[in-house]
Amino acid sequence: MGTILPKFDSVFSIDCVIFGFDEGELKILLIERNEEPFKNWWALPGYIVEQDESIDHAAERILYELTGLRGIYMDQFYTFGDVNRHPQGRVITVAYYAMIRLSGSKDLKPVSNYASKAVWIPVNDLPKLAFDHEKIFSKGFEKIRHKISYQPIAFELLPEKFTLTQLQHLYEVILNKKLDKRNFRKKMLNYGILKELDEKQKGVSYRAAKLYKFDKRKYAKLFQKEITFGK
Amino acid sequence: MGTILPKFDSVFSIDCVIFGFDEGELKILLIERNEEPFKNWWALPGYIVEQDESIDHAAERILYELTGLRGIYMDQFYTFGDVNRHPQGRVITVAYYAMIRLSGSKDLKPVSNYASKAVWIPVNDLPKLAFDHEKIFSKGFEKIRHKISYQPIAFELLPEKFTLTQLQHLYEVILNKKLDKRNFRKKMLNYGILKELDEKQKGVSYRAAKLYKFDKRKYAKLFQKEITFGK
DNA sequence: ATTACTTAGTGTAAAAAATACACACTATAT
DNA sequence: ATATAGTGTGTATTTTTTACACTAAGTAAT
Repeated sequence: MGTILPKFDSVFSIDCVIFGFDEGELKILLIERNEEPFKNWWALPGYIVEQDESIDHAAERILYELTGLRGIYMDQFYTFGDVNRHPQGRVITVAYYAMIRLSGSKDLKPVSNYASKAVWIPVNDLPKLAFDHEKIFSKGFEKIRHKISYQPIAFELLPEKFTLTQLQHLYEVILNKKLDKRNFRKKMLNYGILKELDEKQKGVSYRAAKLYKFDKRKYAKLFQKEITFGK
Repeated sequence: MGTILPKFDSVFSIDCVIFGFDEGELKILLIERNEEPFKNWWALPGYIVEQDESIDHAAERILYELTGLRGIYMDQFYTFGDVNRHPQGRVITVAYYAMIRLSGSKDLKPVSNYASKAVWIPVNDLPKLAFDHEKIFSKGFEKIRHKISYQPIAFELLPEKFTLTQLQHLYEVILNKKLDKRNFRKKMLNYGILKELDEKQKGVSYRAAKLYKFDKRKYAKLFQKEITFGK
């Protein structure tokens, strides 16, 4: 940071905690910054909000530029506004989390070059982050951990068709605790928001499991039937 | 709004949904604006964030200027950033809720004069509000309704010493549903976060009820023992 | 002192939900 | 044919939630 940097006044920015579930691990997308300040540091994807775009739109745009994906599940979770959180001026940042289906494919197509690279990193293995991004990540992680216990957001991270074991693993990883297989299945199937398919897992060297889909319609009908998990 | 107004660039502001519980009703504090835009409209208390103060600080300051109170329970809940939410320019507002013990006294001492008046109004009887403040209020109300079911925030609205019936009424008002008296008491006392006092209600023309206090210590010990109410 | 009034305070039984727990089945690979 | 690895299933126990109604205590009026 040896160079002299321009000062600026108030700016809004967006930072995103983008979750993905891959190879049994919960990961987030980090970028390596190629600009001062914090050049070469890892950071959450984020950028300035334009004059004529809403913050929700800015969040979607940033996600798109980085992954080439649209229509992703995103939710605003907190706004960070300490005076000195940015060394160059007053930047208040609105944080969003997003959930992406990695589904093995993993082939994101960044549409911008504002970062030298973007990499999926397991949440249990994060490097030091720029600015107050560690704080932002922690709060975001806490939020989804809380939310997963009463809203069906886990499905956003799984492929469209998944096995109950995959679903259980995901819950276990996010809640950071073991769950009982029989009880998990009983409960999950009881909500009536899963649709059993006539299809089985493929390419495994053991008995293939049944595949399920999240049934949005049924869920919408039950509407605010909140889900309870993790106690 | 007939006058021509100055334009400005990006600004952060804070808006507060300040809850109070009085005479069995849940109320919020509204101000009547005495400046354009929306002159003479009712609005949530709010103001611009200064260059050198954090957003949390700004929220506390605004609350202080309006009520003369400090150290009040406040929590940030959402940030509103639509492009045209403010007619004069781009204003992104961070919304907080606060909870105030009205305790009969009700004698707030406004320290500023930025509003022509400030009045407590029952949440079921709100007038039209300026800007997108109705949306902000709704989201804030939704948040405390959700939060009250797993965190002991209700106590912030009651006098230090309260009866179980008062506590139950407050839950009923916020959750907008009747609760069973015996079950409510059983559950509430079971958490072990209430301290029974050697004191009784005074000045009532019927059998006086026992007074209780919220026991912060015990709660802190149980730490994240979350509370469940309203199902 | 009696009475009427109003709210406080209490227990139990039934239903529902959560938990703990273990083994046989099935597909594949060798 | 055998080993391997994960799938899929049921029951008994405990805990939590729900439904429900009367007596006790204090005040006010007569």
